[in-house]
Amino acid sequence: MPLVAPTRLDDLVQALAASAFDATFGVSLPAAEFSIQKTRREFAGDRTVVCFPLARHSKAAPDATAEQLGTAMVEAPGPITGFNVVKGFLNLEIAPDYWSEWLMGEAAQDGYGTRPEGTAPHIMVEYSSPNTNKPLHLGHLRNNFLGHSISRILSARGHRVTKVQIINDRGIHICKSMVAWRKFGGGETPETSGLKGDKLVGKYYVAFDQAFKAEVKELVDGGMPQEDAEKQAPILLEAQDALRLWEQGDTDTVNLWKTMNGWVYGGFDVTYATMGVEFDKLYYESDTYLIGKDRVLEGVASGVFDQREDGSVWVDLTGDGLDEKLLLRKDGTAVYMTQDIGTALLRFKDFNDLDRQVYTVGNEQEYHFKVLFLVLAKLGFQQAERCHHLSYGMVELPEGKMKSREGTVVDADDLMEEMFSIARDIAAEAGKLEGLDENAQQEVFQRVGLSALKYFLLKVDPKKNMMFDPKASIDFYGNTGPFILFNYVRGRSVLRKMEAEGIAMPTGDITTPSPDEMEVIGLLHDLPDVIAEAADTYNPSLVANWCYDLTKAYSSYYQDHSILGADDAATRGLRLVLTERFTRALKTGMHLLGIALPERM
RNA sequence: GACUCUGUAGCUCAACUGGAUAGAGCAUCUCACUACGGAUGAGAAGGUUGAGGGUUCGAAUCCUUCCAGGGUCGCCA
Repeated sequence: MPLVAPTRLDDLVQALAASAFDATFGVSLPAAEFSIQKTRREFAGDRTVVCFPLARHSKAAPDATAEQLGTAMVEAPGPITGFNVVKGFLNLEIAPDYWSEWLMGEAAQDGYGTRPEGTAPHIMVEYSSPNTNKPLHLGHLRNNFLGHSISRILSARGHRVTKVQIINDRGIHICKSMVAWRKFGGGETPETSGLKGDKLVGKYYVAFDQAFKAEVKELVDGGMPQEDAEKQAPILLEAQDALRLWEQGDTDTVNLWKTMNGWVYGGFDVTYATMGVEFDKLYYESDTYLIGKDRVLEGVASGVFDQREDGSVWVDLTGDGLDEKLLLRKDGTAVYMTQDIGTALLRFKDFNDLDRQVYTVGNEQEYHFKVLFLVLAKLGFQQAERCHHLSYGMVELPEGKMKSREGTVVDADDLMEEMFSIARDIAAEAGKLEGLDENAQQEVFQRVGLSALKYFLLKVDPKKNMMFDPKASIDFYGNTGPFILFNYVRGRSVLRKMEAEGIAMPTGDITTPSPDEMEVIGLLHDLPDVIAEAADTYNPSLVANWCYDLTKAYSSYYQDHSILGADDAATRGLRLVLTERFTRALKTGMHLLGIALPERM
């Protein structure tokens, strides 16, 4: 590793504990045996060693063990200046100098908490991956924000990250929109209708469904069983016909397909830009769905997969605790799995240094990805064991699930617009944006509104289902994105005033921190560990919660202490440094969530 | 039915991976400030962590049996 991270306090304390324990009790234990944690607020000290597990090795009671270990650790060279023991917990006091030096050292570095990109292996992150027959909704927002955020988190851990999506651009769903548009559209386009392209195509998807239902009803009324009617409705047959023509490369069909997908991409681009997410490379199912087929057939030849008498191809995963899984239909056509195998192959070919792929896809597909990774391993991809399905739960509405047919979907564009509009109203009331031109104001509304939405969706553990109540709407007060933004803006405002008054940011003399300041400093100090854990567990909510905890601590501190009005220069210096480190670390954390911070709001 | 995830305050969510008295926000009540930016801060109240049993110094967390909910289970993507 070319880049050596500075020794973290917990590692240092752990090492000190291990050597002190050895010196005191004559037992050499690995450093990892010593459990170090932050001392709880209600006790004196900064770090705590849990001594219960050590008693076995010291052959003394936990309290006595803690006493002796504490004494030895204070005597040893290092930053530990005192200790107290409470019921087997050894609370260590760290020299206040340690913290002021840390504030002026590690915490002052550019990119504190992050590693330079390219110092860790190349990872591909897939997210969004929409169908092209309808607009993006609330569920897509969770998906996009998660994928985008984990990309940035991995990149902050030094990984080179390539962000991609697979666009589900072929299949019966888009053919339905095409058929309906041809029948009922009258040549309507996004330009003539004034509708966003994805909204227009979505409209015809709905129109198809209505026409289909009407036809089914008519057939049933004429005496046909429901099941048969649903298979024989003329408009459905038309859509299936369109799919066949598409696969045969029929010019008219392919051209219409290209046109309508083009409309959708135009609409999606607008939505992605508003969301503030982007991609490095796009993959299209229409390009990849045949690739997997060849590899599967090769697999048959080499005996990895089995072909049955009817011609269908299967993989036997019973040895891995799963079932047998279909890879090719008996007519030789590809299934979903075949296509995902093809896409994965293509990606490993496009980027030969790829260490793994991360798929941001809903938790209903957990089984699918388990199978996919096993199949990739069987095909000889060592990367397979590091591939990860970033699985997330549904966003539920109070009435239950979102159902497009029942009109209970929350549209992504509409929701974002609503957030912006709320931000505008609140800002108008606060009146802090006077003097900014309309564009600059709009930029602020967007950042504030988007922060509310992103933070709301990212602060929850991805694997959990979460509740979204459109009536209660998303809050702008309390544990929210705008609260975090507000404190950032306030801190920045103080720093601007500092400059305006000609006060220099201290480079040396600052007082040692008080317990109030230690609340903030302790959280600042956690940042690298938080990023590491978020990356290891693919969990942006850890970063979101850290941002909030830090902000709350600073906000509380801010309330009780005047920064520029401090009694003496050294105290003011510490407070200014604290404010500067706070705004910068917070900016880093929020960036990892894909949230951009305004300077005013 | 099998597998899997979830269940924490009225509601929405945390809990440093087995640690000390389970914490925040919203809602309710009370209070504070010459506002360095009040989209604020402090406090009160609110809990048998779905239920029972087990493991041990110690359990929301691990094991187990139930209960409730979500998801998946060979030719949709």
